[in-house]
Amino acid sequence: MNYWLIKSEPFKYSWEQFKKDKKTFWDGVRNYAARNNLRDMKKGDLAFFYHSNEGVEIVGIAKVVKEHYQDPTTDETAWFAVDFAPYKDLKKPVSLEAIKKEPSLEKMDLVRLSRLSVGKVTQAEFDKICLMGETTI
DNA sequence: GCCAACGTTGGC
DNA sequence: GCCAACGTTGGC
Repeated sequence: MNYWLIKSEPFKYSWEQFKKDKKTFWDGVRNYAARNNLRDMKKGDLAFFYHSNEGVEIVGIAKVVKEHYQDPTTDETAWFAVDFAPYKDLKKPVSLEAIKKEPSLEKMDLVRLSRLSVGKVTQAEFDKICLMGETTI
């Protein structure tokens, strides 16, 4: 089991919309580091859903329901899409500010590589954020 | 709206 | 294969 973090601007695609849709596919990634993370996701893996620009906080947890396949928005075979379903709301959203204040989380991809749209999350980081979000899996 | 960080591109 | 220029992302 691996853990991830996916970013979305709520303006484009929010957690609320995601819950309504019940399922979405993550496409349009055009960055090799993010692409590699998509490629490494396995069915059943969990990913934090992060709102960038507005909110700037982790609002929920999504689950990988379909592993990577050819990104339907391009003919280039280099790019992948992954399907997610909503898994759980965070009882309390965890803000970037709170994450930055927490020494055990300062090495997160989210903090170090702020521009990366799909980042890795370690087991320890995952547990810690669930705790901060008052959410149990 | 500004700016820092970083990835990508292209000239040499 | 280096590196400057440029574009994009995202926090503030």
